[in-house]
Amino acid sequence: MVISSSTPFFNLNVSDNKMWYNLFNTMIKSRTTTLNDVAALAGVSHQTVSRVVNGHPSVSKKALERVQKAINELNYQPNSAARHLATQRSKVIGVVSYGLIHYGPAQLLTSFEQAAQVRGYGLSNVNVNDLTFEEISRAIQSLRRQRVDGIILFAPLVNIEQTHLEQICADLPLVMTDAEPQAGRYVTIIDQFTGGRLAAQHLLGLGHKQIALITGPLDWYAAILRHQGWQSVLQQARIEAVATIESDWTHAGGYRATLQLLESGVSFTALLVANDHMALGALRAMHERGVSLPQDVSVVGFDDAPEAAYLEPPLTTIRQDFSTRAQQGLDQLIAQIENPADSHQLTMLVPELIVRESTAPPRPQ
Amino acid sequence: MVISSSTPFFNLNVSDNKMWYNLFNTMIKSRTTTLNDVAALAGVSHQTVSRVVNGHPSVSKKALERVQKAINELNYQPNSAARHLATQRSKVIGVVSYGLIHYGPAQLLTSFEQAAQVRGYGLSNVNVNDLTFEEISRAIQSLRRQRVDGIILFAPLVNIEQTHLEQICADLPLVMTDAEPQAGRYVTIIDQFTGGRLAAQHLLGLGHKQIALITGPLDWYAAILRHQGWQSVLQQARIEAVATIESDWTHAGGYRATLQLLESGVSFTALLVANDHMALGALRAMHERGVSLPQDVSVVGFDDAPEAAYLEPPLTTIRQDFSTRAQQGLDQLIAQIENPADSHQLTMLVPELIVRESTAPPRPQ
DNA sequence: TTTCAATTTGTGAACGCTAACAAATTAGCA
DNA sequence: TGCTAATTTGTTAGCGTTCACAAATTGAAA
Repeated sequence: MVISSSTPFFNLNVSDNKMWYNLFNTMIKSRTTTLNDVAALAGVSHQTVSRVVNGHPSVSKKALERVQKAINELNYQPNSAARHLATQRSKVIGVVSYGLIHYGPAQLLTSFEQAAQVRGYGLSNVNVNDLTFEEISRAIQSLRRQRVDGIILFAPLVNIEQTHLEQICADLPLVMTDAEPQAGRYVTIIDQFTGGRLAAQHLLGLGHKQIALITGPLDWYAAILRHQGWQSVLQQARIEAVATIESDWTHAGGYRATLQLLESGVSFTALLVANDHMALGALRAMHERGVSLPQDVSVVGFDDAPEAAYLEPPLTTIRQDFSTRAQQGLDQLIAQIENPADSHQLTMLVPELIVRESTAPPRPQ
Repeated sequence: MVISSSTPFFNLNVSDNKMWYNLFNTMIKSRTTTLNDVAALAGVSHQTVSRVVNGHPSVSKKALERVQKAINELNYQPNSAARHLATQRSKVIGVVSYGLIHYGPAQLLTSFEQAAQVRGYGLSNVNVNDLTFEEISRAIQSLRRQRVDGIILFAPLVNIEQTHLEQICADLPLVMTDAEPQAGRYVTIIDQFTGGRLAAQHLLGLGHKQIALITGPLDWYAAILRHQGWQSVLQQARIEAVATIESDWTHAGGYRATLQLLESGVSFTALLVANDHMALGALRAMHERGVSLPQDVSVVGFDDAPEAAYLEPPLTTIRQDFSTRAQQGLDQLIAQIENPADSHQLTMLVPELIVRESTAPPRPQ
């Protein structure tokens, strides 16, 4: 038996257009067509061609047409290195990232990549392995060496002198996305605090009173803010968390933390976990120990990773929109690059609660 | 109660070194120190400085020392754009990627990034959204425009005229990692076929005879090869798969495929799934339908994604080493770039079977 | 010494583009 | 038509490197 889903197969009709011919032409024959080649063909000066390429207004209609024709004919592509050298602008944005193994950061990086591409910028990423001031400075320096036009820092920066980092960046535009939300240039674009609140409110709404917490590493602002969000709701309801464990974002970490929790003998009817990976580990630990979900314990995660809907049971979680987050961060940075005097206001993105089957009212005592 | 794991907190002693001072100095004061600045300070010509920077042999000891001192003093950093312009080499490698939402490709990209950084190359990534010749050509063209020194193609290329792509790349060095393994320049570095065999052999060894298959999208070579690996083992044992479903690598796809399988009424005692994401969806579907694992059905995945060990039950899977794969691919490409006449031999990496709890002998009828 | 080769250094011209200014053209108006 | 102002074009000089060559220095052999 063969059940076959319909994946389209591609059948390219190669003969049908001249595009490939042109492509071909340029790529093979003339290793580099320059402004001058175009100028010669169009019968104008190279400067006029430059104007056309850069959309400068003062060029006559006639010249414009001739140049454009020549550009197409030669399939001219401006040389970015030469441009960079002449303008002192590289059109590349540097990214300092951390923890790309985790779903959130990886997703965010991809989103930045997409967004940058659309906006005509390239992206250069340096991943740091230690969250020390030294490492991050080194990363920034390496990006400076590449002459990036601005820097996005999405390595978390708790306990790191942000002022010093700013000094190192000096005049280089900088956007931070996992830093203390603060007046001035710093930015955290998704409201992790509110996300945390949503999660906690959901549990309280279901009637839970004995709630345990598994946080992310507290040297990430994301972890701190989510935790603070939970706490603020609990405090309002005059409830204290029955336990708090700090873990490391990973499946394994969540697993270990949950075992620790179960073995400590504390009784709880609900568990707030700071991301979905750790929640997955938590589910596993509970299954192993015969805790049934959501009857015995309700679990809320964070991120809405793609697997969340397919866990056992499907996970209630908080969804954040990485793509919009990346776009906003980038727009902000580009604005700073292209108009340094710009103001930095920014709308916070509010995450969304996704209710699935891992949460239910507590079992009546 | 607060159980707190020990996350180190960072406490930077800022006052203790001059490194920061230097850093500082360059970054703020002299927006750009050039070869000439260094030359002036060292009392030599710019060319001598250039020689020192590039490790050219014929420079006297005395000059070398003076120049190096000046370089340190001014914290000189060569301008890569100028270099690029002069040498026609950008020291950037282009990557054409596809399906970065999936664990494998994302992991591979990260590994390439690390590896490139170590080797002094930058990486520029273009992600394609459609697997058409046009899209991929466009991606390659865009990388050409950025004047990359070579291209890594890890978009799958089944049904795409590879010869045409080669022509488009022309003289640009090219490495493909999800292409038909073939004589010449093509490369698939992990032996997906053998991986598939390992998985199937494991099931046969446990005594399974009724085996169903969920493949990846068959426009990926990775999917084809894994499938062929399974089939070759089954054929040797004169067993025919009871069902084959093509799916899309995702959790959701695996879930749907498995439901389809269960509803079709075919009976099977084991399921081979082409990656861990789909396997996760499969587990979910079986749980939902009351199929217990591994008693009723054994499942083997592929990739050894980090969550595999924490699924319900922990997943038997095939581990592949993305990091080494990326390093080898890159070394190969760089060799081609720096010495075009190079031979392209390559050792295939053999993946590894990881046995967990999702597989067991079939229940006696 | 002197001479010639080997070594080390310096010079000028690219690389392909843009910025700033100068020149040429066009248009506008008396 | 002539004169000025506005527009369009062209010219020249960098941007920071490397490359190819020429010049200067050194060293060794005669």
